[in-house]
Amino acid sequence: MSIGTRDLLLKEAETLARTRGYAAFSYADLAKRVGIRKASIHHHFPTKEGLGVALIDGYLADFKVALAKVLEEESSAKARLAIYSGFFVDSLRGGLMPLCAALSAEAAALPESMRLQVSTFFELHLDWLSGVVRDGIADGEFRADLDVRQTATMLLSLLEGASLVAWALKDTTHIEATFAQAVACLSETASS
Amino acid sequence: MSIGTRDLLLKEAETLARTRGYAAFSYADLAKRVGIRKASIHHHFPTKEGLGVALIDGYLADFKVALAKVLEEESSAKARLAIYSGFFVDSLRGGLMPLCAALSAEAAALPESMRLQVSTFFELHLDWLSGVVRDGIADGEFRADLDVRQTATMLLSLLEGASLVAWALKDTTHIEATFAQAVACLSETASS
DNA sequence: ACGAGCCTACCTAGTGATAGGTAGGATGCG
DNA sequence: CGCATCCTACCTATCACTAGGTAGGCTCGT
Repeated sequence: MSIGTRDLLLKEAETLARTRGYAAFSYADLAKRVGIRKASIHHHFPTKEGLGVALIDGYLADFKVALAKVLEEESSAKARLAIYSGFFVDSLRGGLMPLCAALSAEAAALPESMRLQVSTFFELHLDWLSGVVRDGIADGEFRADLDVRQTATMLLSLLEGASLVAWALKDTTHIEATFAQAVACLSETASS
Repeated sequence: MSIGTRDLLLKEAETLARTRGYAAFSYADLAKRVGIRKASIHHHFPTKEGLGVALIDGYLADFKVALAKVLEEESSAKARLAIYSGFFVDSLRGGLMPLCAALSAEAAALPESMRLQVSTFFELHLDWLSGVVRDGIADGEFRADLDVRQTATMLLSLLEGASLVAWALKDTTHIEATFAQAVACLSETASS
């Protein structure tokens, strides 16, 4: 069985969604990529919405694991954020947008269930980032006057947005430095 | 004539593209909103790609005018950036994503001509922001050690990304503060 | 008379989804 | 064991519907 058709479908659907968006890929596209007939997809995923939901579920679960691992392996806030930004940069270099950036751009046309998951995804990231920032402040790595949640929002927004811009301009060489600049700001002493 | 069907089509197409994305709105949707038949749209815009191009053209032209006006009316870099961020926040409160954020999310499925325009749009903004940052440094408003282009990229990315996240979470109350925090960073003295 | 603007009616090529069938492996039972 | 039954995974063929686009005709202001 090795990989399994279902997983293959999810994997290919993910790359399609992360390059074209959800509305702009079809069961026909997916079937061609995986090498089965269109109707056979319905055996694994009766509806496209179901496929979409499973897609985000997997993406979210993978991220949860990865984020937990970062907390485990790195104790410095700056190092944690560097690895975090690496997730975005790596997949972007592989030609993939962040899934939830792609999806939230067409949120109004998305099934309710998927919209909800996108929110959940962002909340998860904001919570994780908030934790990292909080610890960073406690350790003295970051300035004490930072609003934790606001800083987390800034970091997430910056990475999502930078992915978008870099993707459109086909230039992935400057993201890391851009993000690093923002992180550096967090550790400087306020002038006022 | 008052407004003109063509302009009405462009206006409604814009709101559709900025909520659903380009792929996920149809001539049928557009026709219903404007109150004419589907086929009549083809009189004004023979192809959807043509409509898309005209759409971005108008959006880009409007922004060009608005950005020039900001330079004219405000001389402080911080004030200029505040108004700039206001453009994003205002349209977001009106329920609209930044057009090019929505479009670049589905870039791989976009006609080449539109993809090119999206790049042009981002370049325009980066150039404008670079100018503002440069002036801000020259005036002593911002730190002298800033990389101008990199800072411009950061500001643009932050606003595009923040729009995305705020849109997905349906929470537009914190963007201004988030952006202001980033701008504040630019004027503080470096610790190292 | 002419053309801009809009219409009805239609086209082809898709869309996601369904019906019904086939091949092969697992399971249960006398 | 043999045999029936079920299940998974895929197939072909088709559904109703929508996509963007076309052809040709009506109406109205100039």
